[in-house]
Amino acid sequence: MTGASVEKAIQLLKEKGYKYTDKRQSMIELFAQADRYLTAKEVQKYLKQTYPSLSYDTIYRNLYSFVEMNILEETELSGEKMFRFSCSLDGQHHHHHFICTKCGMTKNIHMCPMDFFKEQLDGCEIQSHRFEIFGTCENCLKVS
Amino acid sequence: MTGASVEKAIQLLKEKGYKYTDKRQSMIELFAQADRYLTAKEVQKYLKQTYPSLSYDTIYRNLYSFVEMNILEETELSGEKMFRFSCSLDGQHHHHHFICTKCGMTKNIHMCPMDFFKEQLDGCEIQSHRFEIFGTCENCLKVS
DNA sequence: TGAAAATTCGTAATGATTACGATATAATCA
DNA sequence: TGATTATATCGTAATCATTACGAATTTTCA
Ligand SMILES: [Mn+2]
Ligand SMILES: [Mn+2]
Ligand SMILES: [Zn+2]
Ligand SMILES: [Zn+2]
Repeated sequence: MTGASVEKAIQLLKEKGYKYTDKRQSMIELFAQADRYLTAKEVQKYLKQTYPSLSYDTIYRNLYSFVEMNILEETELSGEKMFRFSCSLDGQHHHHHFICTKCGMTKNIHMCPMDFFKEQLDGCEIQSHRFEIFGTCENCLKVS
Repeated sequence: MTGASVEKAIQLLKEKGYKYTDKRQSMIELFAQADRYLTAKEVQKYLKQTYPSLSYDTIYRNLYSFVEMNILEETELSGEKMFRFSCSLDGQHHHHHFICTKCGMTKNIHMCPMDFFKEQLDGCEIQSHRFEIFGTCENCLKVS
């Protein structure tokens, strides 16, 4: 993840009138550096080192704000919400992901299934779609 | 949902050595009749009428057993697990769903995105995939 | 009908997420 | 820079879906 996208994230924060706090900075840097899906717990485990009194309220509120303003994207896996740095901040256009269920690492899928059927859903109002492939990545395969 | 698929579900139960209890019968009938995604809470709300002392332990244990033996299929929406009668019991081949976020009703999508990219994931081991379209169905659009 | 195994009940524990009043901090401007 | 004010964070409790488990019940099969 490039430094440019961290800049873009910070710019977004300020544009929308959010305050630029040290916790928010750290969260953005964490996601930019990790470049994979993280749970709220992983975020708190990591930031607890720097901010021992960090509250879950702060973590969740910021995670959701970040999703709101498109700094993060969100998914849900076995009952837990997971977040990653938004690919669109990197200038990439709409795509989907292979997600490693062991480490959260992703690979881009350059194909959106929404481009196909269209006519099959007359009368319904489409709000969103989800396409994800789950498995084990190369690295995790080696380790196990 | 046909009566034939209820029969198939019961047959599956017995084949696998599960006991055929009145709660299991009622759950299967409920899903066959509803023909849409239901939460554990909806299941218990409905069955509570017949079995006032029905336990969540029973509901979840049976839901998971049913998924295991392919009587039900499962998805996850805004932090809640949801279950529906398995389309494959009806003899339909692999497909995906449009899901109405208001009522849980589904429409079949006759297209699997896995048929396309293939070569994009060298080295990874694919375990599963998820493709779902969310929105509001015709009926719920009328009502609102 | 009776014994063995599986199932259910009643209830408590867990774990992620959400909520909220009190306190602290960032941004703005005199 | 110092005061002001809106926003953010902390500390902690509440909520809610899900899971767990010992005791009691029911199904199955001989
Ligand atoms: Mn991507
Ligand atoms: Mn279907
Ligand atoms: Zn898409
Ligand atoms: Zn598919």
